[in-house]
Amino acid sequence: MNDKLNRAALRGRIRPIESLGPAPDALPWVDWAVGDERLALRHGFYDTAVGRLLVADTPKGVCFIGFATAGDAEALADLRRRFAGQPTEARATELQKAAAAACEGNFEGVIPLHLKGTAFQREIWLLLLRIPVGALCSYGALSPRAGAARAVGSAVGANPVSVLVPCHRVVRADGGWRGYYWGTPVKERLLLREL
DNA sequence: TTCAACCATATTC
DNA sequence: GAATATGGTTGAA
Repeated sequence: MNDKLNRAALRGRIRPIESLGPAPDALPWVDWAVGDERLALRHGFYDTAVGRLLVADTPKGVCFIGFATAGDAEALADLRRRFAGQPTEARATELQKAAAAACEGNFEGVIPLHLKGTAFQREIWLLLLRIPVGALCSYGALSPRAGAARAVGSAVGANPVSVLVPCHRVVRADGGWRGYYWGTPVKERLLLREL
């Protein structure tokens, strides 16, 4: 179906959960706390090698990275949907720039993240961070309980920082990669850069 | 290719 | 609370 990504090749790169990197000793992000919805939410658009990005951050860290594939207005609508009721302000910050650079692989260092999610979602995101560059995982392999692959898909899809938490390194058990929040072409581009 | 289960949320009574 | 709809799935028919 696609001439660039080969399904059989992708399937061959799928790694079992045991071969992932070690779990980080410290939580690599700041959990969303009660009252954080009153924090200033600043956002800006960035054109990068992986596509046009909408990046948002709070004083605590980057809280959202999304692709503006469907247009800036749509991306903003998505941001407001995730942070309903929170005032947003169009203002570029150094942190946003650093995050955008990191998405291209042009940033050395740690980007502070500020993530909002349920316990289950955070558990999955933590697993995603352990998938090394060039390796893939299937939804089923990531699920803490057998048969929870569907739920993993939902949790991965809810990931607010699309590229920094490598949600694109998860594919179907048969090697298929169709189905991606920001569109299949985006996922293809991200994977082609890494494989 | 199609279909029926499986699991965690969000939404809506 | 309970019912329902909806996913970035899976495995079998």
